[in-house]
Amino acid sequence: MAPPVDGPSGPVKIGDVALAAGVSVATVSKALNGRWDVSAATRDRVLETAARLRFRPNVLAGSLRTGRSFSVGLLTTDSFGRFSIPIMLGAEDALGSGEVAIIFCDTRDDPERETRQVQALLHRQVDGIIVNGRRTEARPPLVDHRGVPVVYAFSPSQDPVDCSVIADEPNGTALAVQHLLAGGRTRIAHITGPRRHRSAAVRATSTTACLRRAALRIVGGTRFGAWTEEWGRRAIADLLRDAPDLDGVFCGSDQIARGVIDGLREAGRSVPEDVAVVGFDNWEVMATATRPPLTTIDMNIDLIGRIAAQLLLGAIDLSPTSGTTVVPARLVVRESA
Amino acid sequence: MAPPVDGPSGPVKIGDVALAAGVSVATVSKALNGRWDVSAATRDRVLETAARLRFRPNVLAGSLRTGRSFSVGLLTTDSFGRFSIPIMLGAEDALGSGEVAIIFCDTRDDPERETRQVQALLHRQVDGIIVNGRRTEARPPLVDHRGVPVVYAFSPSQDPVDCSVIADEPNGTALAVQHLLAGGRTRIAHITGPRRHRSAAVRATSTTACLRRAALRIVGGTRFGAWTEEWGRRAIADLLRDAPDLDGVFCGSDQIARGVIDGLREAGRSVPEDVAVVGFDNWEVMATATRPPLTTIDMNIDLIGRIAAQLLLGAIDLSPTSGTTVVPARLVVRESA
DNA sequence: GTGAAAGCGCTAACAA
DNA sequence: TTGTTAGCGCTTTCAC
Repeated sequence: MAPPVDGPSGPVKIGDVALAAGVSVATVSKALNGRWDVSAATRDRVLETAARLRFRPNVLAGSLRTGRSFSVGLLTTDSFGRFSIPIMLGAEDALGSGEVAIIFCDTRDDPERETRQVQALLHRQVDGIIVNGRRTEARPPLVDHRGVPVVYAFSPSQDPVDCSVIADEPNGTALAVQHLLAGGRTRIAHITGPRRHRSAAVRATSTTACLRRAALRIVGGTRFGAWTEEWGRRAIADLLRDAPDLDGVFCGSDQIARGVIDGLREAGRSVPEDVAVVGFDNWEVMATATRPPLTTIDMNIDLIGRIAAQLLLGAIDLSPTSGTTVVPARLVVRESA
Repeated sequence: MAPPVDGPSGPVKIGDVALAAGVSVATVSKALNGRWDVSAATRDRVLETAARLRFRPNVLAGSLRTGRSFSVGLLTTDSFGRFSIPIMLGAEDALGSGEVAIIFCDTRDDPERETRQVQALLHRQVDGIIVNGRRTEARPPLVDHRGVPVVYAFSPSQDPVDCSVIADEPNGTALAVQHLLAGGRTRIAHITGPRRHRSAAVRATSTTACLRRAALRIVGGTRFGAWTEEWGRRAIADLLRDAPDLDGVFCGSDQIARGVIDGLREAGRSVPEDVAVVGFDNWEVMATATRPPLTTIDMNIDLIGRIAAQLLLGAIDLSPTSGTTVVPARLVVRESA
């Protein structure tokens, strides 16, 4: 393979500028980097020449010198993009949108592939790695990352000493339940995902705790199932039979909430008049398509990405952070509650 | 900032291996790269030493030498991920999952930001750039990319000479309509997005053409509107009034199709018995949540990404491709038609 | 105030 | 078969 050409003789380098400006490469370098030990006249001439020749410094050369590549890897298991995209956008902002490059790697949930990708990133001398997954379960830490700083975003590391940034699910749950309570609801049900999913378990526990503080309990008990609309419909149908007087439902996900809302409508209950519904995720496409639009919890995933990137920059800068940072959620009020 | 450390004295380099193996750096290089001019004994010793020291070649050094960075930029306007993620996954495969790094850049739909990001990618000596958008409208070509190969994926370049890889929407439309016809439907409606969107216009035109070949016309005429469920519901309600005998609907998107299916159910028509419905996009989360699950068209976006990456590699390798490559769509049969 | 030279890690001529 | 050397583009002492 040949390098891409840029003109008659390839990309213009510092030597070309030096030649054209009639000075040495050292002087050009100084002028370009705004050092004091160049005369104003020379500096101006060099700058003007560089601009005219459209000179672009070769980042790679600097990287070789300094050992810093100004790039970080984003390693994700979320090939769907629901979580990895917001993380990436948040990180991109924190990394100065281009100053530090983000190298995207999808592990396809394959540990071997993940290991290979980590190695490839290390070969490339990335300055750091952000690890992301689509579940809130803690994941095994990266092995063999050779001292390169790592921050876990959304999916924390199993090692509590590692730097992880996660969503505050209890806080999100509290916001949801308090919103229902503030709306005067007292017979609140909870429909959520599989019992074995940490997210479902955590949100259920928090729901129970919040309600207990108001001297209430989950009407009909937590309904564990799947993260699907279909489950939402089935569960609400069951609940309406078991507890026909319920007036609020907190759902473990927006998809479940959508099923619940459809189920309620089909059962002749109006939302939010008869029953208020709150979801979880603020998955726009879902939350705005429900009838009525869904009040839900946003985990601020882009903020998680931004903070992860900031902590990573800190660690690269020799101020490593240890332990877990918890990012608060926020309530997004629409019309369902 | 300091480089990340790797051991007592930083990352192990080729010189360390040479020292430990008692040979010169050149010999190590040769052994590592499997050249013939090293004795088997030396080669084995070097390899063993390198492994023991866990030596990793510094990609940056090679890049500086060869002028190739083994990285490509992925510039996208799709901050939602619907299109950029499949493109990225396809490209990742074609690029040897790690061999060639993908640097992700989101333009946030801001042309100035885009320009800055292109410049940043060029500073980094990327070997090529993949440009992606979320619309099928042709977009202005990248300015000032300095001879670095560019491939447009999904959103083609306005310059027909540029290398673009796009979805075959007429073909997708034909698959959908033919599927409806093959199912014995003859009174077929078409509900789609805004008239000014190229996708909507193209799909509508193709639908008309396909039906004409069967001596049919679009029942009720094409209904242009929005890419939303709400529009799907409203449009089907109108159509059922204007053309109560319709027996098939081809929708311009899965979201519209979902609205249509909901509308039909609420109007007491069963899908697919009374009315068959076909969508467009194969957006899994949408297509599998409809009742019944949606038969739809998949534009093979990951394949577009893969082909774009292959063409880019070709161009980097001095075999540039000019013009537009059209990637066929495929029909995904579920239960709605 | 300016420039010559060394060096970042690696490979490819060329010499031994 | 092995080693010496130069050089990729840039910055940075250190002389001048």
